[in-house]
Amino acid sequence: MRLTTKGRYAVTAMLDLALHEGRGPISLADISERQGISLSYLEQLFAKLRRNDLVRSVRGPGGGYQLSREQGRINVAEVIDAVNESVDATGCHGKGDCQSGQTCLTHHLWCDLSDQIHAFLSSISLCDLVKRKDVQEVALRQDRERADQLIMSTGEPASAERKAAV
Amino acid sequence: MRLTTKGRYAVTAMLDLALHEGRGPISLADISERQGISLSYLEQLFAKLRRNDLVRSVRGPGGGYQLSREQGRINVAEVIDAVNESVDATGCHGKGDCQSGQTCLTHHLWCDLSDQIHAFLSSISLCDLVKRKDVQEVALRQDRERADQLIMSTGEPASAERKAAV
DNA sequence: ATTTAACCAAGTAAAACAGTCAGCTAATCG
DNA sequence: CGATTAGCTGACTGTTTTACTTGGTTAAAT
Ligand code: FES
Ligand code: FES
Repeated sequence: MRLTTKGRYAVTAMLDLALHEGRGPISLADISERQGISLSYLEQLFAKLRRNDLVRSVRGPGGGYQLSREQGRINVAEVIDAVNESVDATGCHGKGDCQSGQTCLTHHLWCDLSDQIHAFLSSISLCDLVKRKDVQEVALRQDRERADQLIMSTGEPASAERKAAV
Repeated sequence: MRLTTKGRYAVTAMLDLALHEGRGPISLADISERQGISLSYLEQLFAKLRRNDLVRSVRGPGGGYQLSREQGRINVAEVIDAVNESVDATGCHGKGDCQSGQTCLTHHLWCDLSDQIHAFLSSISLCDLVKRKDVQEVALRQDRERADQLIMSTGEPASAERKAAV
């Protein structure tokens, strides 16, 4: 089992999609800036998310990605599963044969742990996360920062002063 | 977070130690044979386990390792912690600064997950595992196989016939 | 003195991670 | 039409980790 930035990025990106849902597709460039994830890396992750029917894509200008299902029907476990192999803690993928074909001493423990983790992560939907206060606070900060970035990039003189003040 | 054979080996080896406790120290060679883990790799893992005060070593002939505490006072989480870095699912080690110094969108989710996993694994002691029926069955099989190996290695002629019969 | 088994340092092949780079295709807009 | 946007794809790269192996040294028992 492994949970690295790969799985964390995937969930973060999906949550970003959920938070900004409603006004058409979201481009990966937007997610990249807001969440601080490399654009090319996001493309790789979204290829997998798309293959697993978690998102739909729209090409061309104004295009981007949308959730393929409603937020309440996408849970964290399946997002991680889509990019990682799985949230499986066993070394035998549940088969009970990791010690040269036979069950190892700790097989049942890892099965229990896997069940535990899977139950926890699959009980949390994107909708649940969107409703959380801590998530909303971070999202608000990110949106504010993104707005500032856009003002600066369009060459607004006031933005330089605002930055100096900080 | 990662849970690979490293952590699994460590727990398996500690459980082997717990199962065969009572008749003096257990050599790594014994554990290696019973659990099918490379001896040199075990040495590396036990160096860490010893540094974390989970085992005591006895050198010389008849030497080996013993649990440094009673079985009920050693839990699975600390064994994994000793060889791995930790069972931490966050990218910031709980600090909340993985997005260039600021809290990322999913930080709290990974904190919750970490708590969940830690609570589960730290609630299970070696003593609990030893008592489990599935563990006892595997241990019985392994001890039987080990006995057969010893008979064969001492050149008992009957062992060849026994193997042929299987 | 020899054997046993812990202890230690270094190296290694293979895999995974976290990207980058270069180029392609589909849709929109002026 | 052509330029731009943004999704899509494949290959490639540096770094880290994994799961070992090799080759020793040291302490204790026989
Ligand atoms: S983890 Fe399933 S048999 Fe070892
Ligand atoms: S995981 Fe803690 S801030 Fe991102």
